[in-house]
Amino acid sequence: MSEQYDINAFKNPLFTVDSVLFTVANDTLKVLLVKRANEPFIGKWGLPGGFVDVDTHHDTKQTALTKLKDKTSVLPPYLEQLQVFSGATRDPRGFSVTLVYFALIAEQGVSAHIATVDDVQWKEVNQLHSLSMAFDHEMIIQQAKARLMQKTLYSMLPVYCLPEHFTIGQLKKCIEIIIEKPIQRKSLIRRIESSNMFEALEEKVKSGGRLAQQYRLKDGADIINFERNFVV
Amino acid sequence: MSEQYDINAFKNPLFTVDSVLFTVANDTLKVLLVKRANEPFIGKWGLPGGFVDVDTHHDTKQTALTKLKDKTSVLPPYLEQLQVFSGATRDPRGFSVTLVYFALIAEQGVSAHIATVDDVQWKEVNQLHSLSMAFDHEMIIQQAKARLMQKTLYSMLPVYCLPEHFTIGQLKKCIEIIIEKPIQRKSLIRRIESSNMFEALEEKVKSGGRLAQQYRLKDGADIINFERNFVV
DNA sequence: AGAATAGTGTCTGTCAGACACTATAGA
DNA sequence: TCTATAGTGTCTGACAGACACTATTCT
Repeated sequence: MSEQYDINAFKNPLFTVDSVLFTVANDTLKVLLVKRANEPFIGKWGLPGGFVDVDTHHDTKQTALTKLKDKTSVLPPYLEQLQVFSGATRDPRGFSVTLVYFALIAEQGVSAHIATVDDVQWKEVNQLHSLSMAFDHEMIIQQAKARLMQKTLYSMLPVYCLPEHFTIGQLKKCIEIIIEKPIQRKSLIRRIESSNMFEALEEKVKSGGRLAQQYRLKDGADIINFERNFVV
Repeated sequence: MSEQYDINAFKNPLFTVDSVLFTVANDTLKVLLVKRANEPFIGKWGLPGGFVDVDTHHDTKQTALTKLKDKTSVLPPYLEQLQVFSGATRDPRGFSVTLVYFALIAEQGVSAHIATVDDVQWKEVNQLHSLSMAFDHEMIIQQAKARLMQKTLYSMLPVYCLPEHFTIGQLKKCIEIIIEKPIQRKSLIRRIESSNMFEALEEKVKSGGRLAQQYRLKDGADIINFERNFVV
């Protein structure tokens, strides 16, 4: 039986926690990248993350949030596990295991902060290939994007890429950027109403035409899953 | 920056790989458990798994499969990542990270093997509470069950709990045991036909009434996801 | 014949797509 | 008035649920 009490009986794999933080800005899907200050892949762009501090962190989620806060100065409103990526050859230092989280945030609060540093940037997800990224991080981001696209077909997840107050037009555009296809405004309205997740605000807002109704996620509202996908 | 080249600069968390292997037998959902031979929780039932062997394993999937093969003598036809469970207090030895896989198999081949040993058994998922299991493994199994139930609403995953050749009646029963609700036979037939994943076999088989058509997964067929859930 | 299971035909209900139509703000 | 965007009304289409009906096998 392989589970020994002696904690050092086995060579442990290298374990890290990384995050794929997405936002939607300038009509494109963007991901937060960090220029690596250490080997391996020093100077290349990679995902924000690092080692668990086993003395102060409660769990790996805290690790992910801590590393993201280091880079952005704020905590993302949505964070879930994506997947573990592992292998004997994906890190030159040896067998490595990376737990990847997948997070969403509105661009507004973050961009002010990262404008002050030069090792953290939003990069367009569809333009990563020209970057030659660290490790297998480009592949990881593509997997995260696929998950985001899929979830967007049956949930309102993209609201976390918008400011707290948003209009149907903004949400529609955000969804269309993520799934790379147009949806019917009417279908979105039906979902907003039937989900019961949102509340309409008093004030309406300018939009280039008729004033638009603003909405916000109700306090404590869960993201519900619809039983059908958008089928565009 | 926290990523140092020196592999020993940080205390690594304890990293293990465990699997939740489900099957459907005797009209209930069962999970494969192992009686622990070592501390901690020696003598308690827990999930099959253990440490990665970084010198011989290619990745963590191989770790999961190797440990399962040790216990069952066969490889499960379906295996996917469930989730990582981590924390400073879930293992008395210190901060631990467990990558949990979620697997399905037909009972037939496994039971012959595990009948010869007394530290591996199928246990009913709905009866685990009386066992007082190791670690947080009972909670992990409930999460895996929830994922299996959810996926069963929009995919044909439960075919992996059946032998290679199966009838619609068997699949229907298997699905109903997993989701704990009846479904319409007609709805299942529509899915079998529209998915194009299965082929009808020549020979029909006795079933207590009219002979039943047998099906099998086509070679290399992917499990497709339907765009609507069963809505029972 | 009767019970049991397999399989079909077909109507209803729900919700997404499509798209015309109305409403309202700014230039 | 013209354009742009917001929002409504309503028809169609896809597919799940419901359930009656037929088919086939065994006792």
